[in-house]
Amino acid sequence: MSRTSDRASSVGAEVRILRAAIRLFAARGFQAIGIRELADAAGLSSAALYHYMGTKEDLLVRIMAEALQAWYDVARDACNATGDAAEKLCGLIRSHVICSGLFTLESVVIDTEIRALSEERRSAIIALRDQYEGLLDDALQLGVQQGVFHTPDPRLLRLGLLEMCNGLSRWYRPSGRTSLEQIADQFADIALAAARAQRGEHRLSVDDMNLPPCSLLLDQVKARATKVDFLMANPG
Amino acid sequence: MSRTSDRASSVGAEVRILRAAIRLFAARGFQAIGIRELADAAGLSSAALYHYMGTKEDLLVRIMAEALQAWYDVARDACNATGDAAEKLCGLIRSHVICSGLFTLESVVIDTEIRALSEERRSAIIALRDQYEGLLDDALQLGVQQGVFHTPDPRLLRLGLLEMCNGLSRWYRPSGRTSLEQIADQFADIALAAARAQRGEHRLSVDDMNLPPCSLLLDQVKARATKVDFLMANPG
Amino acid sequence: MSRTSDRASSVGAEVRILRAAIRLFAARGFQAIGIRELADAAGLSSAALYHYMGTKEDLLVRIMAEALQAWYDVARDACNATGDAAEKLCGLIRSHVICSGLFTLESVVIDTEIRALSEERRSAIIALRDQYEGLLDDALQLGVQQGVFHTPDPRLLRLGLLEMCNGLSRWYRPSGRTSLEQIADQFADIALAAARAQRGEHRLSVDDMNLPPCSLLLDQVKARATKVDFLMANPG
Amino acid sequence: MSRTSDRASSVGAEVRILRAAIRLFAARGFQAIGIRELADAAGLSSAALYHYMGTKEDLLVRIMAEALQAWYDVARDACNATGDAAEKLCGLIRSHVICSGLFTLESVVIDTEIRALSEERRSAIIALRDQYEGLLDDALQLGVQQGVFHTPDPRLLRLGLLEMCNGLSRWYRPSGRTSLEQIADQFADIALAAARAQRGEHRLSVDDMNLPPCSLLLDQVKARATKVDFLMANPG
DNA sequence: AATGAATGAGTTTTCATTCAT
DNA sequence: AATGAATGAAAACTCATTCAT
Repeated sequence: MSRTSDRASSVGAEVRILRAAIRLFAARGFQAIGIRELADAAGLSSAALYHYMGTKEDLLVRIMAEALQAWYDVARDACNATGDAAEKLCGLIRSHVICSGLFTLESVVIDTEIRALSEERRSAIIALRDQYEGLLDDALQLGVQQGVFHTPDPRLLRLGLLEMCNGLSRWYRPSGRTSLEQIADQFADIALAAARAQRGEHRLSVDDMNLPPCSLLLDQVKARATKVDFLMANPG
Repeated sequence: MSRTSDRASSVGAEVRILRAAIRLFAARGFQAIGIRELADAAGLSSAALYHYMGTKEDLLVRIMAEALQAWYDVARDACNATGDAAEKLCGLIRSHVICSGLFTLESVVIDTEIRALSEERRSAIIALRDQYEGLLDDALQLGVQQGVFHTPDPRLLRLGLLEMCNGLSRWYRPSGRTSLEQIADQFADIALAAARAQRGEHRLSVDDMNLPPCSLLLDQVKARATKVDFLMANPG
Repeated sequence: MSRTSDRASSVGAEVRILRAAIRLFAARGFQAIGIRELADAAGLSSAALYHYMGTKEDLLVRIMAEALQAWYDVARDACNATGDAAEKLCGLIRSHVICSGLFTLESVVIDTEIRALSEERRSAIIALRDQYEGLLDDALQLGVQQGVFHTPDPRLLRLGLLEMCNGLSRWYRPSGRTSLEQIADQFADIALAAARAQRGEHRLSVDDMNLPPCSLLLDQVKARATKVDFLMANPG
Repeated sequence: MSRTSDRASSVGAEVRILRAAIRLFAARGFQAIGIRELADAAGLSSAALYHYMGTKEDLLVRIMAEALQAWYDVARDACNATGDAAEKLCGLIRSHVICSGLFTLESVVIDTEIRALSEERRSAIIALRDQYEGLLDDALQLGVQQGVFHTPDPRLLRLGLLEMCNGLSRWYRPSGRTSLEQIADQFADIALAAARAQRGEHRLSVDDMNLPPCSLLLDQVKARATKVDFLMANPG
């Protein structure tokens, strides 16, 4: 609530740094942002930044790691909530869309700045990302085993769906016509269609699933995010 | 054929510069590449670069513009080849996949480096990109009008499909199990499913289309690419 | 005795600072040591340093001045103990070797970091050093007057001998084959030879002198050093 | 001749950089000299320095290595000129004094800035220095074998003599009373005395040696130095 | 056609030091 | 007595770019 204003020193310096970094890195890229500009945006001297963040790269790593971990937790919960592959798939797509949409900036940073990391840090972050993406892989394979998905190439499907969802952070604006919950459900439907999910002759849609309303998920993610405090740089 | 070797001065300096730039920009980002490194990779002195390319940004703009223009030409041909919306959709997805897969590096550059451009250059490139993406928009809307697509939100679908296809350049490797033609057709199928394309009760698949074989398209794109000479940095 | 362990807070903060400073300045140079590193090595916060030591330069000055003063006292005692120039010379060489060997680190700091001082502090320290070195000058001139030294250029000899002794702190290790007392006596012998000290036809050696055993001197210096408390950073 | 003036661009930029570096490093220490100051002293922009010198450390290494190599060549020639240990000793002391006196600044830099080098570079330079100092070791041991030196501990003597000679660069000024040739010969005499060099009952002095006049050596070193061009930063 | 030399403004990072607590 | 926070100035080094040759 009161978290929306950011400029001054009402919030801790560390949080201000992280928010400024996420915003600037997302907008113009890690490499393009100098620490002087970063410091200005956070309302500190450039030297003070080092008191909190260590290296510029440390800062980037922290942003990526915390977001990825938070999203993984959300996705895993969604996965564990059901044994049904179609429901797992919908849950994953939904939570990915919700996370990507609530935290567009973090998404963009993760998507585009992995290459800016040094070798070692990069592999650590990639491991986190793979762990996250692995959940989708598992769900698709399970669905094929369960005979509910009829896609010829689950791996290819996973890649396609992931990119489709990731792409959201590149175009989604909260002010748009379609609400985030609607997008989440439509993407879930697209995923089911793309996976050729059907039970008998009945083509599955998200309405067939036994899922809690999407708005509930959204509130959960928001609540969780507040704990990872700095994540709320962009209002939901 | 003889285009595979690149190092020496067997090919013109200009081509060598463009190839090196595409490769390096794609791998590590426009900002991260210094012109000295670029010059080294092209086998020239850093000063010589300016003789051929003008500014570093000029170089980036040229790479983007030439690729986008070439892909637009391909996509427009695919579109014009038929009046049927489903066939248009398949043709567009196919040609996009083919172009993205043949020219992964250019795709990555276009996808990630638009933000590196200055205001004016950026809007010019974005106009080109919108022109290209508009073709897909048109096809989807036509399909809805023709009553063959039954998607609730064509705009959202367009965004999803585009990102799915664009994502290809991030993971596709020619050495992979699935050939580019296969990917193209599977993605076309996914697109049809996602668009809920059906005629009467019959759900459309790519096999229902009256399309030339995908390999033909691939050859055409390759042939066309050779004219835009430098594009062949990466072997198909 | 119990002074050998240093890490924790068993000894006063001031002493810990001085010891850490001596060790670090000697090893890597005044300029190369940041106060944060210094604070870490002393087990304090960097801000706490200023409570005890004032400026970094203050600290350096204090180290130099206290050591130089202590060594001057030792050397003057050795000088005053006899009226014989040859014995004075031997006493000075001995005590210089003993001091340099017991306090290698302080020696190195004094030798190499004078240039790091600001104008005013530098001249004060140089005055102390000249006072100390003056004792040797006096002894040599006295010896020439007494007709016991036959060196053509006492000033040059003083310079040579001083550098020879000063150099000890650059190579001496307590673990070495030759004990510090042995080195002291051999250097005294070299000094006598270099000064061409002889009485009549008899070339003087350190054995001809009426001097207390060198080990006694070493004990005296050790005892005195304990008073200048912090000096015992390196074990004898 | 015309080499004494330095300021302007009459000499090449590279030489100007090296001269400025030697002068400044010697006067205030490697760490204390910023590249901006260095650039000013050389009459270039700080960026231009990197065009010529690579890293600041590269510059230091080059200065040290070229000087050490040149001096080693001189010393080895002096050593090879005779088979007599006493003459070798005198030759080495002489050439060391000459080199140290002609190139005081380089000497100081080598003496004091080895610790400023990174691990790898340091060991390379130390190897060069040890090679150089090894010549003196050999000569002393040879003298003991030949029964002409009667020192109890040649190793200790070597250390003492070396430091005595090295010290010269800390106090020698060409404007002083005693000429460099005179110092060289007196130090050679001191070395003989310290080594207790004698043949039968006859104590050897430098006058007993069959050596070319010292001024000849000085001219040779000067001539050789001009080839290592930049070394002539300080006039002889 | 091509380059070595040169630079001003920029980079990230560390410095010694102060001060409110 | 002791410290976390903060900073202006400076550190070494790189940048894209120009220009005389």
